Amino acid sequence: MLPAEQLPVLSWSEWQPLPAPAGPGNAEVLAETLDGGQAFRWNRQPGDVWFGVWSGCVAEIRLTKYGCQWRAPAVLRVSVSKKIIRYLAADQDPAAQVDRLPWRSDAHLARCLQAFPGLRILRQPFGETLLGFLCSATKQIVQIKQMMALLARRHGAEIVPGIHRLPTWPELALLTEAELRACLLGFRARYIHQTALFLAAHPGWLEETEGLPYAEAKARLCSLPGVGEKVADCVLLFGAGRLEAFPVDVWIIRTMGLRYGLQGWKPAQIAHFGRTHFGPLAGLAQQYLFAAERRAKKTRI
DNA sequence: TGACAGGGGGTGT
DNA sequence: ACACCCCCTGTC
Repeated sequence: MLPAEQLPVLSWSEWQPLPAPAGPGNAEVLAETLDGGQAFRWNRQPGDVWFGVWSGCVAEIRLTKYGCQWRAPAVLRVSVSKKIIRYLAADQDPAAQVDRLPWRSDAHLARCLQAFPGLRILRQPFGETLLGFLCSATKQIVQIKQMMALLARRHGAEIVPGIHRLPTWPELALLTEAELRACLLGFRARYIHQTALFLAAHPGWLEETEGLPYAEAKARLCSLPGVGEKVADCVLLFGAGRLEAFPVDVWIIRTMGLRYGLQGWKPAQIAHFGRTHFGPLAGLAQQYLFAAERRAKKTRI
């Protein structure tokens, strides 16, 4: 990612309040929302300002004592203002959703909800979310962000001077596997290349998938090379607003083992337990458990 | 400051 | 169960 001082000077709009029912309660929650594994194109600038890019949008976000604020490059102000609410799921009422989780009968969940007030699930562009999580296998956030940054800089259209969007799937289909490998993708390059060719051969397939019921959408995603259950659930949760999706990764396996006594359970068993125990908003619960477990690991608890 | 293991938010066979 | 691919991180 380009350091701020190397970015061409941009003319920014004024800071605008984000009309959110209940925004991130503190800086850590904002960081966890934007840079906690849902999205891979947000970077912290000096002064706790977050700089991010999604589809054709560029924005900065900060937390003040008056609440969450955003601004965009002046030329993008109108288009970003129309899209940022949906992207940040600020049109949802997270407090009401959280209240529907079984925290009354689950003390650990209650602690996690309290520990990250205002944490929310983003509503990212579907195609970009698929790309990001196709890159995520056995990679940590910082490495995935490097891949995304390289893909954007080398193969994505320039939105404003010096800032590029990610390549779209039709654009990815024009790249060779070698060009993808050069973006640090490793064995993931083949998955992305083959997925791009498939999508190019099936126009509308991705858009149709986004609109299907959860189970059908997940099955279709899982038919793509490099997409298994975990990746499919992440794409549906973070890129399609399907809060029933319950991605089971090593962090959730760890949490369910440590906090719920499910040591030795297989991922499919944990997925079943999670859907049953947490209900139709299991994915929201998952994000709180995930954030809490990452914090626990950082502080060696 | 630099080399060297070790391991990594998963999928496919 | 293990390969896939190779970058990051911690450590010496």
